[in-house]
Amino acid sequence: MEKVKILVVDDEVRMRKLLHDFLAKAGYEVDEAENGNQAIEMFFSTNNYALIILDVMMPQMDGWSVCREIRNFSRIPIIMLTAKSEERDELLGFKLGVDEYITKPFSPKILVARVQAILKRSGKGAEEDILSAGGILIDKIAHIVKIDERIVELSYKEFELLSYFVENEGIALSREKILNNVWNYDYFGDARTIDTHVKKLRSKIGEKGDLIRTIWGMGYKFEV
Amino acid sequence: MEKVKILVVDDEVRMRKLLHDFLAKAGYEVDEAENGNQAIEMFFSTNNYALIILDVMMPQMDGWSVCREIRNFSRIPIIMLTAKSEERDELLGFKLGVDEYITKPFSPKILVARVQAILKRSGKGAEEDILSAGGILIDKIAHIVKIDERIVELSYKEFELLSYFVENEGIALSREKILNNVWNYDYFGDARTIDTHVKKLRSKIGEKGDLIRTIWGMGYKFEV
DNA sequence: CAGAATTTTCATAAAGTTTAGATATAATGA
DNA sequence: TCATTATATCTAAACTTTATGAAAATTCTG
Repeated sequence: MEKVKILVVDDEVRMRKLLHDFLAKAGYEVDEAENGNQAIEMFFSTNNYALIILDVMMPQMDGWSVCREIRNFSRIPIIMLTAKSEERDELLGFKLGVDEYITKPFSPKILVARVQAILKRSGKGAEEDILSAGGILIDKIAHIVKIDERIVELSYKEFELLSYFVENEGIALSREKILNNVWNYDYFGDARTIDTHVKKLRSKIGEKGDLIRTIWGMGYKFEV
Repeated sequence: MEKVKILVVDDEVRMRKLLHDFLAKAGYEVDEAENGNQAIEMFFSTNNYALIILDVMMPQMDGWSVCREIRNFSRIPIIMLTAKSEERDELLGFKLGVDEYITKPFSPKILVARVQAILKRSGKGAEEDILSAGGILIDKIAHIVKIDERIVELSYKEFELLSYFVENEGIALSREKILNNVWNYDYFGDARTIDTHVKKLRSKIGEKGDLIRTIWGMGYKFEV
């Protein structure tokens, strides 16, 4: 099957690479544009993108303008990237038909989840809303984790971490990798912090805690 | 099953997109016309629309004229869009057989609710007028909320918010999402305002307030 | 237009989460 | 076995998010 193509528009190389990386890992084909004009040009010449990710804040032509321009000709899904500090003009976005906002800094996990959700809505690609493995059931919609029919209360990070484990069942994950996926990309703290989270997670999910194996000198693996 | 088709007539692209978006999300198929002539043309050539949404204020041929024209040949449900400042000629509307008015700016929730209500009346599509969950009974028609047979007085927003929660029972809702559905599209204030409404709602519905759960770092969820 | 009700904002308190650091424990290899 | 290295655990501090109350702004009503 052909890969779904996504166009990433941002003036900062780093951010483009970052997005490119994350999306490529999730199985998408990614093109980059470094400014509005280039984006529009690429959009109209290629025109088989399934989705566009657009930074609001760009020199010359900002994200809104690009969005407006594209919206004149297409209903392609658009995700806007906004910095936390930026005024987030929802009204404008709505009028322009923005499908989703993502606030920087974001975690790869969230980014990919949003993209998948939108593409699913528009009939392309699919992603399960309910994960399940080894008697652990994760309902992303209700934001609930159940073990043998009993609800387990998890914090936000714990929930993200557990779902990351379950999504990668049977795969050994380095702390590095976990950090790079579950934490926001601007986190530069200690990788040891994962140990603490794993510990809490293990204790909260009781005997199922054993499913999160320690791989000595390497990281962790969730395995049934 | 085939989707129900709606024709949206407005001279402003943005407003068309906005309506298109909201209605598409609610599962309708939407066509757009940017002026009266085009609308009439589309109506007569396609002629399988279930409903027409018509902006009153349009250059050249205004909404009333379009309405009159269409009414000569069809009893198709018509919703008129009026700006708040505009004179809303109820009498004229009555004579022309306008089914409903929606004042701009509106909330997605209201828009969809009105459309559904009309289509239901004319036998297409269905939507419950009475919601009920966990001992909370919401009568949308009477605009009344009852808890254990006792009527609870809620303000407009509180009512809308509660019904949105109940309609989405068991689903975790971000503030973002709530704002985008319950508030008018021109609201771009603080998402924290939801906290205040939730607080009031909780206190007004007494012990049932516990059914509105806080999901830390995420939003709220109504759950029985 | 005045008064009432509602909605929104703001400041602060309260609650909950995440992280760093210290120490204990366990695994590994010579 | 011992030295070394990595992980587990615990605690408290730092940080975020949410709850709350009250004031300000807005909208509704008569």
